[in-house]
Formats: sequence, structure tokens, C-alpha cells
Amino acid sequence: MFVRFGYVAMSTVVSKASPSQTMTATAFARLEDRDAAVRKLERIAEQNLANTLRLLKHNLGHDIRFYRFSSRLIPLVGHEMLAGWDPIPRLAEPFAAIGAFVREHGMRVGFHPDHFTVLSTPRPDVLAHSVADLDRHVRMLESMGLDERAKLNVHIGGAYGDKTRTMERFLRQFEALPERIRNRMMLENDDKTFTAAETLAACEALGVPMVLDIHHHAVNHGGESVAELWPRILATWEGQDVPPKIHASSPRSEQDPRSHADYVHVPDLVAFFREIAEMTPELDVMIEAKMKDGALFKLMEDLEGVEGAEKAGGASIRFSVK
DNA sequence: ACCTGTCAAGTCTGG
DNA sequence: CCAGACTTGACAGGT
Repeated sequence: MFVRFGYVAMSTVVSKASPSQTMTATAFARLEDRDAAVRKLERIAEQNLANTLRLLKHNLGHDIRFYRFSSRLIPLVGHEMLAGWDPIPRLAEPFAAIGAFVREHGMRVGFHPDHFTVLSTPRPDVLAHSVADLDRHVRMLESMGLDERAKLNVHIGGAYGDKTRTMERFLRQFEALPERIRNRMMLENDDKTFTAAETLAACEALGVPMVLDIHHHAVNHGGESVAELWPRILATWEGQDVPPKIHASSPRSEQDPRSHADYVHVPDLVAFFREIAEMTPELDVMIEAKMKDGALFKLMEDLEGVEGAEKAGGASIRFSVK
């Protein structure tokens, strides 16, 4: 099994390279010259995109070819105060530069819209905001010139006291998404509400790939093991031009098992690899640790000497079970 | 330079 | 029914 590792949005290694700089809504509202205030937002967005490209170059330098973009590249976009503002065409050049770099170096990228994007919601206003947010994310990928291998990952959402009815509503609302959005969607099990088995059922019903989060599964499951779900999870990736991907993180502590630790606990990850390696030719693993790329680098060190793991580049390994 | 409190969002819980 | 917790990285304002 060939395993490629990636990380999320920001670097703890490269300083002054945040791709998520912002302005608070109150600070925006305080500015008297609205045009100047909007231009300031666009300048912040340009810096975020410039930092994103810097991080991609940093990634290339370390042979990291799997990366999740920040979902806060454009400050305050979608806020009521900025209705009618369409910054994506104005940022066409930096978006295109990012896309060109990604294509040139064969990188895998995507977004994970914030958990305020909720397709299971019963509230029409929340649904409309959510669909608009997904649309903006897809437009950014389109502006980068990236095809449908670049995807969005979301959770199913809240349960609202009735999982069965909520799931029906989720499926209905998901199916109403425009095709260009639906074709880029992936669904991920969450740590409180919809388990891996439930999320998998939704993925199968919708024909959407499933992102398994092994930490979420550990703290929220219905007794199923990952090993028994994995063949079906793999099947949701058939016909996609990208390998299956998972999220990996470790609990902060026994008292606080849901929070993400600074680094990834290697034995748990390796135990998972052992269970799935023989049926999985390729796997992309998104590291979700507080130390971001710093945790990825430490993981690569910690994997040295692990039985079955053989380094295959700066941020990838070949893993086999004896 | 550093520290503490605040900010955004939607959902859920406690009162 | 409403206030607060949850989560996250960064702003904002103080020293």
C-alpha cells in the first residue's frame, strides 16, 4: 500500500504565512468608506492566496503533495453586510497561479467548508447559506482550473432529535445540489452525531465517496469496527480518479478524548494500516494535528523503523503486512 | 513582544 | 425560550 500524507491549511514551520487572515465584521462596519473597506478585504484575500502559494512551494520542497486549503481565504465573504460583493473574479490571477502550481506538480488539494455549512438543516435560510458556501468553494476550485478530483469534504450535520427523518431530509437536500457541486462532494463521519456506518449508508445512497475519520470513529460509533466497514468505504471510491482518503488525528487526553492532540500517535495509525493494507493499493492520509505540518514531519520520523513501513519520499511510505 | 479577551458561524444543552 | 458552550485561528486592545 502506497500512503501519501498531507496537512491542513496552515504551517507551524513557515512563519508569517497564514492563509486565513481576516477582518472582523465589526471592524469592517466601523470603516466609513465602504469601497475602501471592500478593497481592504480584497487585499487580505490576495495575501491569503499568496501565502497559500508559498505554502504549496514549501510543501513541494518537502515532497508533500496533499494539502487542504483554508476555508477562510476570502474574509467575510458570504456575510450579509457584503451581499452583492463577488471577489472571486477579481482574484482570478492568484487563483489561476495556485491551480497551475497544483497541476504542474501533481498535487491533491481540496476544501473542508466550516461546520456551519449544514445540509441536514430544517431551516431554509441555513440551507441557502450552506449551498451558497458550497457554491463559492466550487467556484474557487474552478477559478484555479482544477477538475473534479479537487473536492469538498463536509459532515452530514445536526440530528435535530430525529436521525431517521433528518437523514431523509439530508439526502433530499443533497440531491437538489447542482451537479457541478455534487460531483465534488465527499462525506465524512463526525465525532458526535453521524457515525461512520451512518455516513457510509448516505454515501452509498448518493454515490459519493466517503472520507473516514479514524479519530471520530473511535469516539462515535455504533459498535462496528473500521475493518468491517472498510471494503464498503473503498467501494465508494470506485470510479474516482483519486485514491481513497482518510483523516488521522489522536485524542488530546483521556479526559478530553474528542479534541485533537498536537501530534499523531503512531501505533493507532499503524494498527489501522495493518487492517486495510492488503485490500488498499493507495491511500491518502490527511493529518489533523495541532502542530500541522510539524506533526507531519514528526510522523515521518516516528515511522522510521516501524515494521512494514518503508519511506517512499518526503511525505509518503510503502506499507506492507508481513 | 506578549497576553487576554473577543469574534464569526449553527447546533445543542442547561436552566 | 434564551443564554452559554462548543471549536478554531486570528483580530483587538491592553500592558
